[in-house]
Amino acid sequence: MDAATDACCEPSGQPTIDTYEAQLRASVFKALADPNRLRLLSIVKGSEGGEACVCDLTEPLSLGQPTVSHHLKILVDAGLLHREKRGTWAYYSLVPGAIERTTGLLESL
Amino acid sequence: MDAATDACCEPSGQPTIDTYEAQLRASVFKALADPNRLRLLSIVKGSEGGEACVCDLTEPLSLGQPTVSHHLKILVDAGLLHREKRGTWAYYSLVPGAIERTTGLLESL
DNA sequence: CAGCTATATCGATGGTTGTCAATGTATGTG
DNA sequence: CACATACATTGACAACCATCGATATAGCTG
Repeated sequence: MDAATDACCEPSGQPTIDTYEAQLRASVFKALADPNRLRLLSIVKGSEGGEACVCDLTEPLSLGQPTVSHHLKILVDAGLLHREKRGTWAYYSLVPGAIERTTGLLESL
Repeated sequence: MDAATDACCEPSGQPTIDTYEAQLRASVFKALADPNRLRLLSIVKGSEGGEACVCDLTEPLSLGQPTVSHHLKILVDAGLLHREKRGTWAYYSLVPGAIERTTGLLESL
């Protein structure tokens, strides 16, 4: 055993994220890892009353309605958007505190 | 034109992210959208001196060396990690302010 | 120079994902 | 009931991605 190998591998000084926590956090960032989904969040956030229905969202994204519904479902499953059905329409809005909770996932790495 | 269609589509009250900005931001979140890369960031952040070489990282992740190098390259390209070659080893460290800059990408949606 | 070590790159492969067309479901309207 | 509208779901397909084995590169050591 020479000095070269010893110089490399030292024990870490701080606790790190375990595998399970990493999977949980990655699933949220996976929902954010698509430009169209980021635009969806942005448009919903900027809409009147803080909510928007699917018909508001298909045109600015230049995407088909099934694709937009698919992206919205991913954002809902990630806990970022809230879905409320009123009559024929489905209104999507930001989950309160979701953005702050997500930034916490980064700062506490 | 009846009232039902009017009730749906109203103009947005706030400016939103354009397509280009969405792509830029999504590329950063794409780098974060993998559990092993999150653990890499966590381990590097928690290492002595704030830096770690590849040989420190392959074992805790249970991944092959080429795979770890691949993930590290993605994190460097995203502007999250800094790479410094010293002798035979490559030392990776967090780019100062990178985490804060990334949380800003979310808060300013 | 020969050999070893740490790291990067390449090629292949199985799995995931974004998108669309088609269809299903539910709600409102005549 | 028949029809239209808003949205969700399904199936298919091309593009992308995480991983590995093999190989290449670069620095150190004898």
